[in-house]
Amino acid sequence: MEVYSKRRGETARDYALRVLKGNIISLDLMPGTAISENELATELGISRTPVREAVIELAKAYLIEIYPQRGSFVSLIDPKMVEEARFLRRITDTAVIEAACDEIDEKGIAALEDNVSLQEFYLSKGMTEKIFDLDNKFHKGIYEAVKKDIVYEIHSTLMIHFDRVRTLSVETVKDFKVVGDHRKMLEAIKAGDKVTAAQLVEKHLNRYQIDEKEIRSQRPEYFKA
Amino acid sequence: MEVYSKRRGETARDYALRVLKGNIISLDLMPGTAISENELATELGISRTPVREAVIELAKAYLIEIYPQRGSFVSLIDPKMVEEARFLRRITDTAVIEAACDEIDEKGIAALEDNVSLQEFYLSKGMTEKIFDLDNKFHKGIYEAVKKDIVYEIHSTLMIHFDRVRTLSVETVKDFKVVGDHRKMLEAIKAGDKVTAAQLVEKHLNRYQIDEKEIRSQRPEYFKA
DNA sequence: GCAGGAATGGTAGTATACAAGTCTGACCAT
DNA sequence: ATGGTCAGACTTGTATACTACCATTCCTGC
Repeated sequence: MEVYSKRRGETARDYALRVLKGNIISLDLMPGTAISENELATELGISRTPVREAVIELAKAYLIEIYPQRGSFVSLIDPKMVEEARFLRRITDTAVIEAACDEIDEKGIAALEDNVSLQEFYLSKGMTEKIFDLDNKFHKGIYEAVKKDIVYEIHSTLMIHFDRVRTLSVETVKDFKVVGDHRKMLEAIKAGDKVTAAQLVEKHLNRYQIDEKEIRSQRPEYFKA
Repeated sequence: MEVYSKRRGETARDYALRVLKGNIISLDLMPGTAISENELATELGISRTPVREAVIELAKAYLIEIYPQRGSFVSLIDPKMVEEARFLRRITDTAVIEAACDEIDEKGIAALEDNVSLQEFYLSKGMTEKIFDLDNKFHKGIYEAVKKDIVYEIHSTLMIHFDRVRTLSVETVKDFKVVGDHRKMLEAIKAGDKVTAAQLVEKHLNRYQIDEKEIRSQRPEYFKA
């Protein structure tokens, strides 16, 4: 596991949470790995209490499974969870992008424009490792533009189920059509074209569904059933 | 605050969580009330640790606001939060009821039928206090029928923002048109009529929007801005 | 009477100690 | 060789102690 350094002013709990989330998404903590609260506390140089609080939060999002008196483990990739996350993401992304077509302002457009341009830049330079973060921020930007930032926040932890598949996806498929998707979405928003925007969301999310089957055959030990 | 008794086998943390949630929904813990972790621990006969874990979970859902070294307070009713919760509920309820129109099975229909019949019974007998729980279970039943129970679970804590307004609504408005709504929804699902089903969801949720303005004028001290 | 500062009591955040259950492996009896 | 059992080293759950910080209050000095 990769241990980041603690930021100034960051509480011990937020620190533990940041490290856990990051390593689960990146698969440095592979699905199925045992998580020892004591061991993790020692590694991070903090006590068990804040570590435990972070573990509980991730367990609430089904990213860690806690078996009392036995142990805690990073959840295996559960196709049902991924499917529910994808379902949720599809319907909220669709509703939000449609709202954006109606009510986005200049500032919101400018923020998205900057983001997509940067993605295109990194893609052209082959610095594809930068794109993952920008991808998330692009979608977050749409939510913020229509004042639904709490909805994004509430869903973000759950979407890690999705992110893990995406991590495997970029590892194995090396497919960056997503950048083109983002550009088209932005153009649809600017044009106020709800129908096209909604279709793009659908298509965008389907990319990962296709990948999943391929990944599953390559890494069956990461999957639940 | 009403202190329920601890169930056998229930962990101290779940116990604290159940008591807090229940009292926040029922408004026995009024918006703005100070929550002392120490005091609550004493009242429940458990230690601060599980109480604190419960408080943190509710803070994640914006139901409690924690000010470090100063205190924790039950959140005031925030119109933006209520609006985001309503938005989320509208789009997910709509998507789920449309899915139910296509894929619900006999067992799912039977469960909903039992629920609605019971609502109608209690309504006819004037036992309206029973309806609140049945209302929740009706909607949960639809999610389960289309295998989206995690989505329901993830949203349930956030929907307490909504539930508080509903609690005030039944206190002040005494309007049980919702039972009729549920009957109509069920009939639409049985008929596989997506368009009608979606319209009913919209209408159903709008009831609370109308109430909110009335409630707000009666209890301004519960509201944020 | 009033302004300022120190003492006081309270809070959440963190650390540590203890309780209760589970698994493993050694060891002994059959 | 096999099966049972018991000790010990884990685990999470809970309790308690301590720390740093904030707000109020009350006393002091003017």
